Amino acid sequence: MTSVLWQAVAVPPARRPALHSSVLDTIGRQVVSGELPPGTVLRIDQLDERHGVSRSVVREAVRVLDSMGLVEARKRLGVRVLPSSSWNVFDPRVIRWRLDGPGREQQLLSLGEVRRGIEPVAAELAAAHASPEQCGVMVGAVVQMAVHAKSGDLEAYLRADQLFHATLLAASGNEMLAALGDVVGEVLAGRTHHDLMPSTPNPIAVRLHGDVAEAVQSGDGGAAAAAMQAIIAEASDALREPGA
Amino acid sequence: MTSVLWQAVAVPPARRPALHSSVLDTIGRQVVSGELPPGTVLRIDQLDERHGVSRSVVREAVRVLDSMGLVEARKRLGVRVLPSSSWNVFDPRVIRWRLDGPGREQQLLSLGEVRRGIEPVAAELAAAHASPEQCGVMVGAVVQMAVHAKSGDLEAYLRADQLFHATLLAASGNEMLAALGDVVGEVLAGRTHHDLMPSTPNPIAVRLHGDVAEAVQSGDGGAAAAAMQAIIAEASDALREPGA
DNA sequence: CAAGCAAAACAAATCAGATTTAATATTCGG
DNA sequence: CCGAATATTAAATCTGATTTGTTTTGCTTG
Repeated sequence: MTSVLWQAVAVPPARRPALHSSVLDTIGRQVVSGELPPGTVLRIDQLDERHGVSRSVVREAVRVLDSMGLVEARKRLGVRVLPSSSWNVFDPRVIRWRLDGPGREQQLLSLGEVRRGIEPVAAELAAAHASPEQCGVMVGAVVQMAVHAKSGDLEAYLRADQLFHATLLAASGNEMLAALGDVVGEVLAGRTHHDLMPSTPNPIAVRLHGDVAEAVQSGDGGAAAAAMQAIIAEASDALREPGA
Repeated sequence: MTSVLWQAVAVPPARRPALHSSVLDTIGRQVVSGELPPGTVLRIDQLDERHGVSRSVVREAVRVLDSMGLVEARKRLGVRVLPSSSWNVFDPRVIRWRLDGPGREQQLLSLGEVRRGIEPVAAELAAAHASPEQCGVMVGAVVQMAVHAKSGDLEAYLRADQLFHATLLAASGNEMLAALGDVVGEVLAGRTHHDLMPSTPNPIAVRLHGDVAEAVQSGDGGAAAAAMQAIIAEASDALREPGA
């Protein structure tokens, strides 16, 4: 899982993360968090001073923010912060910034709804396109889920769950669905960490994952989609009855 | 419909489209089309010369391409073109470039699969969130579809169809689904223009759109989702039997 | 000859200053 | 009061210099 979602946060071996990307990250978070509300106008030379860098660095950061729909640079005016309606809400960095800010709940909700539509289709497609290796990974992930469900290791259970879903999306053979592997992983993590989640994963959920893997392996798209739909329905139920 | 998809192509009142965005567009298309295959290395000063602009302009364009995952700038090496597996495939410009290039078929297929998952969920959500105005727009669009289906004006039919689906996605209240309004419109246009499409739209399709609008208006999410699913199934059938 | 280390070379990254351009505000003439 | 000419503003572009991180080269040493 080459987690693009973490590119701005990850800290490889003490490697300094380029000035421009640090400025980009700072301003981006300010916009997404609402600290810089829509309509706010910034000036380039005001920004270099505040960040202690040269104009070209700020300029490139602003350019990227512009390309993400977060700001708009107009002559004579300055750099204007845009309302969320014009953001590229599928940009991995925008998603990351939203998840890290006050909009986290809303972002998880939106992602969950997208996931609800996307995953059954992905399961159906995977039944037609999954490679033996991918099937193996998915079956292995289900085994891990079963093991950690019994041992009560929620973190390990989550990792296996994420691996299962990311592999399934990749196996769909659709690059757009595959690109959503990371965000679906975020949804799963969000449920485990933040929201109410049974301290012991539901054994039925594990069985349903096995059903998906089996259906995919045998090439039965309809069954794969149905089982995936059941997984999602089970998850909604689990949220409603946290004590179960 | 604020068509972000067209931002690089649209030509407002003779307004020169900024040097940097022209360079961005040119290089972006070359990468996406495969004219610049993955692994190709470019040098900044080679690019200024080729495009007749200054380094700063090229630099900013490269930064944006980098942020889209199309290229990667490394010291000592240059600017390396990345494989499609690292592209931000949900970026509106990447989608547009793919639609305009040799990957058009593949892009339409992928978008169609995404749409298949997304729209039933959007219909269900719209039943809970749609405003009276949005319901009015959708009903009006259905009327237009019926009119133009009989008159045989495929272009006008397409426009009403696009309006219907974009409004539905917006009415879902989910900003990520709403952001897909443009690309769903592209899928519809792609079917009308390129692929095989009955010269007279199927009356059943129009009725199903009416069913969706009605279900949304009455707040019946399940019925809305089912009707939308039927629309998509009908569309697949229409593709398989073009003569009907 | 092989391994390890220092130096050179390379291209991007950053900085700094000047000039150009487009949009807005202001002023002036009617 | 209105429209055209003008001034102003800040981004856009250009240019050259400097810095930094990587890679290769070449030298030294065992």
